Amino acid sequence: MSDLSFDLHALTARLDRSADRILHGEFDVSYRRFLTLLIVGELGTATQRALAEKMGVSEPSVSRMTGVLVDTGLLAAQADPGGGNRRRLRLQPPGEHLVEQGRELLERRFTRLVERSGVPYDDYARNTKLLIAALDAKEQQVT
Amino acid sequence: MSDLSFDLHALTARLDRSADRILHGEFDVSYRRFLTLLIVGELGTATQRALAEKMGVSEPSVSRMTGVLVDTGLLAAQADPGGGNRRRLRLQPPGEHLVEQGRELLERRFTRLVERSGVPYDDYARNTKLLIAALDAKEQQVT
DNA sequence: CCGACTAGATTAACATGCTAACTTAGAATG
DNA sequence: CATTCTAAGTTAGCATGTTAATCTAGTCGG
Repeated sequence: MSDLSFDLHALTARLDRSADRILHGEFDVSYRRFLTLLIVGELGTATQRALAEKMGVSEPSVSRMTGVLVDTGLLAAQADPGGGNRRRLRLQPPGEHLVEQGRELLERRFTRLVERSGVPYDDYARNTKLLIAALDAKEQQVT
Repeated sequence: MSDLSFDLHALTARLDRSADRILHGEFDVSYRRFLTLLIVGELGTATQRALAEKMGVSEPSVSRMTGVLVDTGLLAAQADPGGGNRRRLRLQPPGEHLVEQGRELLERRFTRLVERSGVPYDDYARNTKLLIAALDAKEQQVT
């Protein structure tokens, strides 16, 4: 037993730390904050609930996270004109720049890492998705 | 770009949550506490520093974690007879049982998950290790 | 024998995850 | 119109991760 689940943990923990160091060094922002902004950018205008769903994180987490991002001026949150108790999230210009530059930097580094490792990217990526799908299917079944 | 690094995150986060649910349900213990005990078991008698190194976690984390595990009677920590400011960690009988039973349960479930997913275990495990190695090599180089 | 060094552990303060419980803004219904 | 339902968000309190600073137990050189 090569303890795959432990190694997966180790791998993502290290990827996190690596991304965190890079982002802190270059842009003085944490990986989780960066990722939040990146996903808001991808969603266009998002509610916090949608953001939580997409990030796979609880709504209170998103609530606190968006709070600090609004405070730092990277993100805007306004009452949704569509009504209801919703907040519409949108990147502010500094947030857009951050996402653009950070994404490029991280993708470049990550691509180089995978190349150096000799792991076949597409293969590994496909298997990762398969595992996620199997896990999701199981959860549904349990529920 | 299939966003492998994001998917890896998603996968481990879900694996965590799944393991956490199982362990809480069966043994009323969190995954991180269980994992700490498991590794103490593997190390035999370990210092906290060795445990932190093995788990890939900071020493203060281990200090707090061992504190609660000692409080719950799963773990014993005594001054190392070898001298120095060391604490020798050892599983208590309830901790040993927990590790034994929890490991079996989790391994069985995880193996079934991988089978269901259709992912070739050895292949994926090897690639995971390759990525970790590449990441470690890079860190050394940067340092 | 005493002051300084080393290794290991702890404390303080913070970031971010979670669940449970509560609040808020509109919508729906009598 | 007032009551009540629903969806979305927030608050409170905890678990666990981090770094920086401090404490502690032996060791070693003068």
